[in-house]
Amino acid sequence: MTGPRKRGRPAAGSGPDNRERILEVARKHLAAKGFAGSSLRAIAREAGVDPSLISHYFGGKAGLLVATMQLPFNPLEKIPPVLAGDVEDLGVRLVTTFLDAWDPHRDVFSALLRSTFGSGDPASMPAVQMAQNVVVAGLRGKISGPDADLRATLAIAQLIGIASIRYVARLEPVASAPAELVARWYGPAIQEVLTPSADR
Amino acid sequence: MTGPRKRGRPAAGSGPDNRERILEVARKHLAAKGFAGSSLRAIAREAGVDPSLISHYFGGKAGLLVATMQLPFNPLEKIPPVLAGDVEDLGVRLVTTFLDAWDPHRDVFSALLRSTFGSGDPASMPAVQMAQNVVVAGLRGKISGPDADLRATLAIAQLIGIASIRYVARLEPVASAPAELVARWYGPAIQEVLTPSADR
DNA sequence: GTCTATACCGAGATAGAC
DNA sequence: GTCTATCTCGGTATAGAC
Repeated sequence: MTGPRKRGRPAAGSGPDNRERILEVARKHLAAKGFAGSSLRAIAREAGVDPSLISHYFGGKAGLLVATMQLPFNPLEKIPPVLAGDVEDLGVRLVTTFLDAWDPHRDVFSALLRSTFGSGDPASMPAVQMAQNVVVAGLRGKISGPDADLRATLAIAQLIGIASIRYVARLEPVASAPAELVARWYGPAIQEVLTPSADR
Repeated sequence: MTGPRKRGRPAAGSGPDNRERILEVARKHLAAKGFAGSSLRAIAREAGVDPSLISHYFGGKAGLLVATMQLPFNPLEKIPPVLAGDVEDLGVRLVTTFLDAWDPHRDVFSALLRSTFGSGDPASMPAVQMAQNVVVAGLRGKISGPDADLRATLAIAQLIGIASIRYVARLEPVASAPAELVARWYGPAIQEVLTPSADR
């Protein structure tokens, strides 16, 4: 009851850095509590703004999620170079690139994965569809042998796997191990489904 | 507007198979739309009962989720036999047992995974903690070499991976491929992190 | 014990006043 | 740009009918 509102950061006049502060708080909430677990009202309270302002800016809760996921790079651009290289070490290159790209943005990835898994129709999860259409299609062209498409999809499963453990569940020691160390062990495992070491 | 309520299955007198019907509908909703995406009221409507009845029976939405996850077997009992066998083919045994156990209950697993990932604190996800404490601990005793605990956790990541693709996202062809086929390709990949084929 | 009716509170979306 | 109603929906607790 000391002041009407405004908390934590009254400085900088009345400057409209509200938008950025909202995004900061939202990123934190979404990564920590998932999409469903996060409340517009709670985010607004912590950011020191009115709940409706968020809807005003981003067009609702879903829009806030999208705005939160703005990245300094385009995930899709990372794919072709990885596929271009030698097939022998495609596995390590996949994990390495994946981790290098997402490690600095684990909150974003966590929020994305948790949101797609949290609710809605499995068939229409954007992240998964992207994986299906782009990555699997690209991988299938690179590998040969029986059940190529099955094996390509299994490689995706492995990527979703580390992401779940490293970014969402944050199980140690995987969560804080250096990306290079993880790739050294995990890469060969992915390689095994892409280019099996023995006939089956 | 034909009758006051009661739809789809008016038969069997007024018997109190309501409890079972609620669970059926709930399983379907939870698997298809996740925990947050499912609504008690919608489930009640489809089951032809009053929303409060669900809370009355199961003590709320969370209780309904728990009741939904009753299984004809205890997941923990499956672990020791798998670990007991030969280390050489631990990988295939892991996937095979995992898929054989959960394939008949993919709706349950989907609901469980989606619920734990959907909201709440990552650190306190029961399913993940179970994986951490029981499986990782067991695996670590079986394998040797550097980074044993890291590699054990990576094996868990792989299991979460297929479960996500096969049960939640339901990507083809992994979703409907026979478990035996999946295990044939995926098992060796898990084996690679447990007992690497080369020094690293 | 089984079930319904009602009311309460929090949440997101929207319209409109200042 | 900011804030105040207000609407609707969803989960929950309570009372009480059968």
